[in-house]
Amino acid sequence: MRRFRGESLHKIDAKGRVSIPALFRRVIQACDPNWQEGLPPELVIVYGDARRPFLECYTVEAIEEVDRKIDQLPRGSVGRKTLERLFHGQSHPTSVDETGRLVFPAKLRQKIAVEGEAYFIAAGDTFQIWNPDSYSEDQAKTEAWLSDQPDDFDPLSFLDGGQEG
Amino acid sequence: MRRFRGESLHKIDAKGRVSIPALFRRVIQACDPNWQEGLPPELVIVYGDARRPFLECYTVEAIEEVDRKIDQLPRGSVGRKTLERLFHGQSHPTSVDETGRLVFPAKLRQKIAVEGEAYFIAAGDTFQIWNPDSYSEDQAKTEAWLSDQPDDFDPLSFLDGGQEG
DNA sequence: TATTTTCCCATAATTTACCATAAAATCCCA
DNA sequence: TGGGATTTTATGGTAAATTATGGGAAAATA
Repeated sequence: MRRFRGESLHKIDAKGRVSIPALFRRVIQACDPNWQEGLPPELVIVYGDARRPFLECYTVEAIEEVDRKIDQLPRGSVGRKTLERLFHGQSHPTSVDETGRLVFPAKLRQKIAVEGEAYFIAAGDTFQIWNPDSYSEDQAKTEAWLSDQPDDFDPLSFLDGGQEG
Repeated sequence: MRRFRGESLHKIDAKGRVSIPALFRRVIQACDPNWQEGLPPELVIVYGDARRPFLECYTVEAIEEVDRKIDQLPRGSVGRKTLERLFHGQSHPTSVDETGRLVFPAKLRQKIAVEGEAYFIAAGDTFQIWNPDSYSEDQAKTEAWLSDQPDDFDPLSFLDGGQEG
């Protein structure tokens, strides 16, 4: 299983340390091609884009795939510059320590306004870290949207050739 | 046999352990491409969608098919975001233990309000877990609907080009 | 040297692994 | 085909491992 799944809430201590959900740790390790016994598994936290109220965490494999795609864009193009800012500049490489935690620098904590607790949620080949309240809000919006749909609406209908963008 | 069939009722013990219907176990195992002697067969419980009063359990194959379809949706689209929440975030990967049980975390038990017993029912390539009472209610509704139909109504009529989706 | 960051140790709570048994289902052969 | 023998299920309990979290000492940085 090289895919994140699940969600959970964790305390952030005074030093900025947070436990990473145990299942996520396995994925992070499995997707770090450089990992070996004794080394800390690595990952990259992308915090860029001020519009997003969460941090997006990439495994080494996932970020390398993004890097490869960026490399293929024409040098100097707007797209390339933007993506380089985002993924190369506004990102924070880090690793999972011996006890399954990572340290959240103050800058990142401010970025998403987390303090005592952080909410982790899987999103396929990445996972996100939210301020628990921001997440609830966002989730409430999603659910409101869902309940605005006809009674028999099934989100699964998105799966098959949804016409949507 | 790659399809669930049947229904049954099982006790949930103090630790949240429940036996999975024996026939379901075979399907779960057969549909886990990573399974081999000695390993526990895996499955994914999707609990997301607050509107549904049951948990939906996917085999590895079934969930991977969903994952593939999600991967094809445009990154950032409403549909993709919704489905990622549902299938990646609001889901619980787990496995069938040596004695044929799985552990039901407290969070999931609350979600569908099950306590001492859980009701299992097949639904094609997934199966559902219900609070026995909620299930009876739902079933009563279905039967009420059926008895409102004309005397000669046969559910099989849905099979052939019913106008419904 | 004051402050921040990293490393190492500690522990309570939770989760998982392992062992046990009674009831039910299936086998199997006279 | 009957019915004891064997296997499979459902369920319970305990031991062992893992997880989440905290605190202090050592190291690095400013």
